[in-house]
Amino acid sequence: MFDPVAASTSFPQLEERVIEFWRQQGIYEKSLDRRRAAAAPRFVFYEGPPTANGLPHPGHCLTRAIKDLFPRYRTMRGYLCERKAGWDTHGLPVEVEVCKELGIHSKEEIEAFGVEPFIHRCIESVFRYTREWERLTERLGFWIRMDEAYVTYHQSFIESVWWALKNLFDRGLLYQGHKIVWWWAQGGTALSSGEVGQGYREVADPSVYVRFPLVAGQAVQAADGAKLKLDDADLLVWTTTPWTLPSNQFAAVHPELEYAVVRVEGEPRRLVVAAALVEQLAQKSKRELTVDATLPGSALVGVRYQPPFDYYYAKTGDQQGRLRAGGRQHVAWRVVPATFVTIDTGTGVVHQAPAFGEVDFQVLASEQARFEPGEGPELICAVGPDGRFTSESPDYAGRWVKEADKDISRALKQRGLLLHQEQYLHDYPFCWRAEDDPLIQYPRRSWFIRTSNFKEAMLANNARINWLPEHIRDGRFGNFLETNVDWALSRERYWGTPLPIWVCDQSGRMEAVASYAELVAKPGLQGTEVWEEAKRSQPKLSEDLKIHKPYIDAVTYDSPFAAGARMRRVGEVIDCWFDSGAMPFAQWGYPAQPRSRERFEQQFPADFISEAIDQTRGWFYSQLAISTLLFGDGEQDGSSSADANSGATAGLSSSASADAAPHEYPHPFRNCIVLGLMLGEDGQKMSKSKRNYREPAEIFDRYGADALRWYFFANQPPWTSIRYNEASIKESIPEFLLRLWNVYSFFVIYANIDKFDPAERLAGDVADLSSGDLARGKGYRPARERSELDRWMLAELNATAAAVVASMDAYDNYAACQRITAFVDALSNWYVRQSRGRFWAGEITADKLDAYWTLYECLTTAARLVAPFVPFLAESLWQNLVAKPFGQRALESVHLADYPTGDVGALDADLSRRMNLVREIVSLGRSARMSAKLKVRQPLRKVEVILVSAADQPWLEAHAALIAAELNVKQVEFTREAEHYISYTVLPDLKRLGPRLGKSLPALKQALAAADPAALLAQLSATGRATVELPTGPVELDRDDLQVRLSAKPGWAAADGPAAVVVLSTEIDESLLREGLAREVVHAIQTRRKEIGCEYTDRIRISITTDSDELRRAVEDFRDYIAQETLAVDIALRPEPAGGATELDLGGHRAMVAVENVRGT
RNA sequence: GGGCGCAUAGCUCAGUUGGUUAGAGCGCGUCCCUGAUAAGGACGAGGUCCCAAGUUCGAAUCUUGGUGCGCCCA
Repeated sequence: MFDPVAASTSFPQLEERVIEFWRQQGIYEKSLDRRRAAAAPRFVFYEGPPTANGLPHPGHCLTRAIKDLFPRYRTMRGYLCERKAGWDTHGLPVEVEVCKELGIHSKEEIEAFGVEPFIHRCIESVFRYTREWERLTERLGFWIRMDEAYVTYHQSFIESVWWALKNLFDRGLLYQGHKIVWWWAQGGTALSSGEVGQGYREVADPSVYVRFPLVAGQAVQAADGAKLKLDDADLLVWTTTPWTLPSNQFAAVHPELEYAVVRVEGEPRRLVVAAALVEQLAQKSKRELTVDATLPGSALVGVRYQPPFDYYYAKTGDQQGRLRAGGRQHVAWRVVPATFVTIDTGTGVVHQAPAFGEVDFQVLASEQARFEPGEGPELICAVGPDGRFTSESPDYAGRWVKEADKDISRALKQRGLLLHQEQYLHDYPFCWRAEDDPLIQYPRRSWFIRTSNFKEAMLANNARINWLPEHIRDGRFGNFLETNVDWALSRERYWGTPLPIWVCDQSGRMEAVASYAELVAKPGLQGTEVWEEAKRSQPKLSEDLKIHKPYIDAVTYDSPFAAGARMRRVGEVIDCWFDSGAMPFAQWGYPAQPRSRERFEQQFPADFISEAIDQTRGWFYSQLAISTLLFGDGEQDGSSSADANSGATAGLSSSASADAAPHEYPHPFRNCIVLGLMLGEDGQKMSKSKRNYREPAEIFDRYGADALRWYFFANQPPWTSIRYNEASIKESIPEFLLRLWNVYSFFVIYANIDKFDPAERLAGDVADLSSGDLARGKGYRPARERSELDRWMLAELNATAAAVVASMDAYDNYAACQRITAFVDALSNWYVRQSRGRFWAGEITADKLDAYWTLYECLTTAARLVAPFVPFLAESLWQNLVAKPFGQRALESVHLADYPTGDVGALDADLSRRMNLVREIVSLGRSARMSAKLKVRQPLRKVEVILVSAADQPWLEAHAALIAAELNVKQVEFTREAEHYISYTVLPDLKRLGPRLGKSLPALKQALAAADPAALLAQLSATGRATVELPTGPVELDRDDLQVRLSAKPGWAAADGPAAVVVLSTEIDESLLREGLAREVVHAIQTRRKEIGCEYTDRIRISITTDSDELRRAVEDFRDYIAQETLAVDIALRPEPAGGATELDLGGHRAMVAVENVRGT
């Protein structure tokens, strides 16, 4: 016996019980053990570590649901898929959270508070929300080992990162250079892009048009080929930051734009500007400008000019360097090509001060790369970190840059270099904590990883990754790789992995350290006592803090580079994206931890990862970059390094990669589902402050995790960005979960009534109850001996499994869910519906057993099929249908089972097609009834079915009874010659004929429309061909070239579809009318049965009193039918109403009806 | 400002290499079933496939431009 199934189930409660079962029985571990025991191939999954620095919202549920789905699926498919959780714990967000708590903002305030207590608060803060995340993870059914999670602040993890960094350092791939950052000069700190983004305001800045006189004696080639002397010409340069002009190094033009040399009315010197801007410039400056000559921007490249300030020019203006390509060139103050130059505004000639703009800095970097090492331009910067001019620009020394703008403009005007000046409105960032302070872009010393040397390798690696959706590869991600610049690794912050580089305080030489053990083994070690004391006074401090700031900073040792010198750590921590990108090996503490090499090699690369699209430049990139650099097969000769005098002194092997042999691409991940972003119900980004989403915990309590999961998996491909839609979550219950549940409940009700017990009928172990196991069952007949309906259902089951497997192997959960939905619909709305009578039949016949075995097989297989998608529902079914009756003889959980893949031998395409045809005909019949206003309870004499294709007619004729029953008609007739009902239309098969006929296709359409369809069809059926005359000549068409469409002629109760027309006979005679009435009676009695609380099997006694002869006749004629349908032991027609009779309307006839339950008697 | 993506029924979303009448669910309307029953089912109405131009015999689908939205980056 199965446990009775409650009609209305609370899925959330059921899920809680399933979670408890999994937890107590260790099902997840067992699912792995089972694969381990079978030495199964691995399916490798990496968890992208969430930052547990905030509460999870529904968007996180999507990520975690997808991350669960495919590992579960692959496990059932026979792979060993270990899932190790991870937490991303370092970085600015944590610091910000702590600062909020402390009510402080700036680095100064942190220092004043004390780095040590600050770090203690950081580590406490990290796990503030982990419990919530863990709860959500378990409640959602995301199976992942959380008790062995990797944590980015753990010593073992950090040492892995150190190992990687040392590897890069020793290979000369980690160097010091400059990075242009948004700098808060007053606070002395760089701001993250997030912080900068918060502070944009519209302000008016001076906009100046400045002359840069060209060095005399230069000539270029004009557009017409003539030689053009430029002795009397100035570049006209535009900028909105006059204070950067003293630090000018280049002027940029677009090589493909047209430039003009223009004469200014009444002035001796000409101007060089973009040709397209001449007119605009004339208007602005209110001067008459005449174009003397035009030339392409490329012709200007290399032309030298005098910058407006000569602080640097005076010293190095004539300096030249050797070019890599041969020859020599002046290092600075010349025109360079740049494609970012536009003619939207300004002059088309752009002032370049590489110290104060990231784009400008890249120009400098690529210029440096053109020169032999050490001979190119140096970065010049006339401004100090405090935002004031240094003594290098004596005229303005000590002045705050923004204040100097006016004086600079004035000076330029006095010297005749200022052509025009105006105010310019634009958005400019201010400090979010001191809103009067404008930010400036400013160069900071920073550590870089030379990723740009690996651009081609990363692209090659990327090309092999299976991205879903595909466009990520060559779109967003590929483009990002194409424009790769060296990874700015260091952060001047506190809570992060310390950069493991120690520098000699005398020679400045450096070395990297790969582990704490390596560090403490250094000669002359000092400073470890700082940690030891802290630990003594606060014994609860995590050991992992030992290698964090500030403790690690205190550790120094004897320099191997200079006698008596000390090695001290550089102050920086690293970008926390490097942490997470290192997780493929750092999660095992590779290579320092015992057994880590083995673990790493087993679990690299990942077969599957998934995160949302915002990780493109985050985790997706950091993983790919680190993996390519460490485990790829090599770098190329370098494009640029940002700084020629790099700090990489070790200069060891420059081409060797990590100690392991290069891995074949792709790595570290092979398949990646890039999830779309989930928006709130209002179409806005989900945000805590807007409260535009529901807390996940509440979703689980209301609808359950399966409902949420099914909503994610079955409503759209996962990369679509979707709007959170609570109604859709709710809908997945009746739409899918409950529908399957009802079939299950139906089965259990009848199986219990009939004592159909599979465990009794099946001896021995049944494993996961595949059809092979079932075949041993008592009373189990092979499908070929069962009724057609059973064969059909089993064929659908196997076809569904095969299709689902194909989709899931291609990571297409959406298509898989559609197939599953269609299957459950067929099971519920066709198979069970058609089989009701068989289950209700009194005797246990072979046919009835077939029905049980079929439905049982469908349900148990469906449980396995849906298990990765809705693991809770699947488990509930399995527990009652399999685990309960079979006990130890079956698998204790559906999640230990193998995934059904579909038995090819069970497929039957003809049967599937034909059954669909039946369903279509029935649907057309209902439609026709609808339009004729003939309710289904009223029996009709016959329907006529006219098929478009005769191929399936014999089969359909044999199944006329099915159609008759569904449509409540006495007879189904298949009519061939039906011209009086229908008209034919003959249409060309465009897909076939399009390529053949091309332009004459419209003519063919016309000809077919004009032709007599009957004649055409006659010709076709006689000879198999038909000829149509077109203006261009005759065209011969065969059967496949033409499609016949039927449509019902008006005036008939008929409906037409693509495959058939169904025509109803609408005449209703006496006996049909009475039969209809009898069905009305049954309907009414059934309602009464329910009202008086009858059990399914209770017998009743009926008495009816009515004045209607018609009704009495109907009851008499159909007494047996009524009794059978309603389980009546007696039907009395009485002159007087019996006690408890109620007045009913039976098909328009009034009657007093009494129904008495005779259960007890 | 740049890159990438999205725009289809009232709502949430599908739409396979271009092909004839563009689909699903919800909602709405009409009805059916009542031994799966606090469910279930059928049928129907509802669409300038964002706009414009182009390619093509034929465009929701391909190209270009525009508009709106989102993400990432400036």
